[in-house]
Amino acid sequence: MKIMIQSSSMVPIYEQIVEQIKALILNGTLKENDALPSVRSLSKDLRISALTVKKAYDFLEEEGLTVTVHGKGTYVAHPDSSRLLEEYQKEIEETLDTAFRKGKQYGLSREELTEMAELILDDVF
Amino acid sequence: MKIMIQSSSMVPIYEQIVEQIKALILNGTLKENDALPSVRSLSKDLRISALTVKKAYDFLEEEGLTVTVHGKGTYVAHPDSSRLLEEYQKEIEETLDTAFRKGKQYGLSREELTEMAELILDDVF
Amino acid sequence: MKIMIQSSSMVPIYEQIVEQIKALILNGTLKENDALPSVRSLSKDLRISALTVKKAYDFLEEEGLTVTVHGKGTYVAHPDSSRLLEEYQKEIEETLDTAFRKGKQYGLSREELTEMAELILDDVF
Amino acid sequence: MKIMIQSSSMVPIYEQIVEQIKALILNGTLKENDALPSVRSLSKDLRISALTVKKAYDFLEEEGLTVTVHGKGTYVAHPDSSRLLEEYQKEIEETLDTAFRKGKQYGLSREELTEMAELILDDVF
DNA sequence: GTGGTCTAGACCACT
DNA sequence: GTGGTCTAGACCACC
Repeated sequence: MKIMIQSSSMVPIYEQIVEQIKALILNGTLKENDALPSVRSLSKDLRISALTVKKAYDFLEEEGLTVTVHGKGTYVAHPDSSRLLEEYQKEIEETLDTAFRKGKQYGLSREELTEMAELILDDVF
Repeated sequence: MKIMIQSSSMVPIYEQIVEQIKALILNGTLKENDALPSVRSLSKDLRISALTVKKAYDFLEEEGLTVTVHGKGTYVAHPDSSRLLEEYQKEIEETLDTAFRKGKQYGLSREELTEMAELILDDVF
Repeated sequence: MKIMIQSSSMVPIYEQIVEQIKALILNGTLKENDALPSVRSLSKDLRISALTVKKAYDFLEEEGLTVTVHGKGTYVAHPDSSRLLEEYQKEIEETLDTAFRKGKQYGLSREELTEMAELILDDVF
Repeated sequence: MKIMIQSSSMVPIYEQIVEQIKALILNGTLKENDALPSVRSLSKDLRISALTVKKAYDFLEEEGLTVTVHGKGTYVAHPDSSRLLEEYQKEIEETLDTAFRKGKQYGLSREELTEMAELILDDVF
């Protein structure tokens, strides 16, 4: 579990944890029934409050990504992967949508935005 | 000045104002030396606190987009458009970057992301 | 806001708050757009931690019963009452179901259970 | 001994065991002096910790439903059935009471609640 | 050991 | 003033 926290960031710590575990589940690093690190151990590893970790785990459970068994631990839930992928796709689409709309609002042309997207993709992949 | 606020949104009100005035300046609706509405009148129009409008105007001035003349009002500053465009481009690039990286993290291929971007651009333009 | 907490109870404090505010909204005591007491004031009134109150408010928002506006407060949301009533009906039905099934398991007849229900209703109303 | 455990449930495992053995005694499946399965065999059957089974058996003994003979096993005690029935009746009455009170709190009429109870009884019997 | 709840107080962002 | 986040430590119930 190589989770990285940057407390300087403006995004809350618990959200950073949620995001990273989400990604680990989606890309297959964490598989169904795998155990997540215990609230206490992760909080100790990351040197943050146990409550903060628990809040992140609560979010994951709420979204149906994990199941928590009292006294035992937290485990990756049965994925229902098609539904999940749809959700994440929607999430990314929304981000792209706001970016492009903002670009249009600022007077950028469609061609300019396409080019920007290509350049960024070159950088990411 | 057709500024629209949606208090239900998660983005802070003052930021919504900043964004929209920024766009009006960049796309030429507001030109150099044009007067912005007074803090009081805008706050009355939008039915929000004058302090919130003031905060937005402070931001704009801080970024060099406007100048405030004590006792007179707030005016659009000399654009220095090349620098501004660069800034906004960087802002959009960052948004695209996080979106694409998240997509990659979730296991999407470069081709899938390119296609998504195209579809969204079709929608926006 | 006459909310009563009994810390001796085994049901968590935040859940007690959720239940009571739910009821106040459903029976019309709290109407759309009414403001809930602020997290701090309620926590002070009830002599409990502000975090506990916040947790309760988070639940209410999650269920769509309230909307929270940063820096302003928490308000009763647009009810969509038909959906809500259905949900609460289901909740009560489930409780009755477990009670009656347990009675059957213990060897009670349908008539005995009906009579018990009548007696309790006499007591409640 | 057809005891079924569902770890997904929110009710603790030991309580599920207690409930089911209680019912078996009350409805006569388990009679006075009948032996309960040993802690070890039951824990092996249900694939749970022996400590959990022990906790359930301790509860049963505490309530006077069973007696444990050191080195021999656990046996159904002398029922004292009238007292037991009363207890279970009280338990069910309390569940009904909370259900009906909640219904009243949510604005349901006595008639509506009576009807709900009838429908559920139709379903159970 | 595990998760579940709660506290008292802190700091920050928004209005 | 408001809500949003975080801490360090406590106590409990469950396995």
